[in-house]
Amino acid sequence: MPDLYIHNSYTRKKEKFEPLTPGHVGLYVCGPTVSGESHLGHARPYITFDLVTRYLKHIGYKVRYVRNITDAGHFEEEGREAVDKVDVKAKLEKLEPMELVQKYTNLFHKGMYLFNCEDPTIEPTATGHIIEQINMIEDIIAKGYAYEVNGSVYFDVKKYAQHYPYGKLSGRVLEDLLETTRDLDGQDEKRNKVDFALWKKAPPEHIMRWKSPWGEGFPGWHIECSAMSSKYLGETFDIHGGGMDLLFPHHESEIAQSTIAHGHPPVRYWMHNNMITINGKKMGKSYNNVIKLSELFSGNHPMLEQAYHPMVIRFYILQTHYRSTLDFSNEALQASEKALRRLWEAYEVLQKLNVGTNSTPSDAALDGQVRKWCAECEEFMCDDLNTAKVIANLFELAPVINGIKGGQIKADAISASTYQLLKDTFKTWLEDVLGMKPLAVQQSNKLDQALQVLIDIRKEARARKDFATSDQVRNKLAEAGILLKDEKDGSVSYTIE
RNA sequence: GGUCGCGUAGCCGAGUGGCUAGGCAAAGGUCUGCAAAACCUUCUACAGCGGUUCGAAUCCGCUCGCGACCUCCA
Repeated sequence: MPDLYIHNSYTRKKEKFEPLTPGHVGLYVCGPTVSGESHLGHARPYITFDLVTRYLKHIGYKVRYVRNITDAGHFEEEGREAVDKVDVKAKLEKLEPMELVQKYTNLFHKGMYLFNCEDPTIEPTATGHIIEQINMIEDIIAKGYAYEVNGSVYFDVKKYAQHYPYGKLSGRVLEDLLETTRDLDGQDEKRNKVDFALWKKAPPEHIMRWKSPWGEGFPGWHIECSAMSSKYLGETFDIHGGGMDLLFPHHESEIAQSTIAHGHPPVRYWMHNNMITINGKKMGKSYNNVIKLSELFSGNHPMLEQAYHPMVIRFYILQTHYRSTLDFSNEALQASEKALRRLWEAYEVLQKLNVGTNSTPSDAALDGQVRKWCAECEEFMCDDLNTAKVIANLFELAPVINGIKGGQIKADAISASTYQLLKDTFKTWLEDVLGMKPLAVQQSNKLDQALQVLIDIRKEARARKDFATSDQVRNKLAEAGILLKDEKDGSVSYTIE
């Protein structure tokens, strides 16, 4: 097992990863709030941490990957805000939170499937863990770090900060936070404005509510992750991931809650992915600049010049290091699409390549270079998951593959074992770890046979030098999105867009 | 205002103090009936100004510009 180094947001340093339990990794990632449809920005953490689990598994770990569904809170159907939720009499006219949650959970899962993100091993819901959350809050109250006011419970941050390094994760200083002048809901109930809610009393119009020792209400914003991560991964676990925007207050609060409840910090390695920006600004609801996943896949959005395949989005995200911002543009996405096509075609060529069984390469320099490029992929991933460099190396290898096929490079230039290494490298990195899949749909046998008929007709026309007919076949097919390619050896291949 | 981060060739994006990723686009060439693809070649950048150093895009300082968080936020 190679040594993996990851950037720990808590220490702001690259650290060697060592799991609590040898051979096993506990990973918790903040999942979606299913009150609306996921957008491009949401895709980044899920693709990033899919990569993390894939890589951990690749190097031999058994991973328990917990990603929650936040389905509790103040939910409203989009465009339905105006409806008076209390006065509507008919049952079916009323906003039913579960219906909303179901709808967006399904959409989220569909998106994850299209992105080829593997399922988390446990996907707990906040509503399914109300008891655990209440228990944890009671525990924190009992330990003297939370107080109840008027049916709500708040965490006493000021007291916590006297004994623990509050703000270390997000680089926050308590005094600065106390100075911030901002009026928030429930401010007057709190002892200090920095205190955060563990439990909120539900106002009459609030549609989601549960009984608790403090009356009817709903859990605070941060407690679910603490309750569920400790339940499934233990009081201390290996990796906690999420977007950088969750550093404060979400993750900072998680640390505080868990530290009091369990007597020690919950997480050994914090990992945060950077944001996706659009025109330099973070993509987010509050900026009114989101592109939803369904819009991305359909191209149905004023900012989109075309539809983008989920694999193109995935590739585009992985072409950048996860801790850098990534700026959206049609140009960038189109470049990714072409790049991925090229790489994937090289991979397909590689699998059909006819190479000799020579044990010694005729071009030792090239053979050595290929072996180096292949071997480096592992080093790059070990260094804080540098997918950009892995992809760059695959692009270095592509001309070698295409060159052998095209005859510019002799078939025996690399040894049989190097050829096998090349195949393994593409399979391992492009498919297994980066999680790429072909863009083209699988063709049916019948379509293939039909195309062969057309290809034969064209072939015969070309043989008679009847180029008008041959070009007509090719051009008409091209119009339909089927591209014919005359190969060097006289065969004809096709790609379907 | 506070905290943190960023500024790399036409565009997107890696990056170690010296060996000048990669992709897309562009130009030229090889191949081809013509295409397309592929292959080869070319385009040598690091916001500005100082400093440290034999040597800095990479370290330090200042200036300018941008962003994130401080409020739900991936």
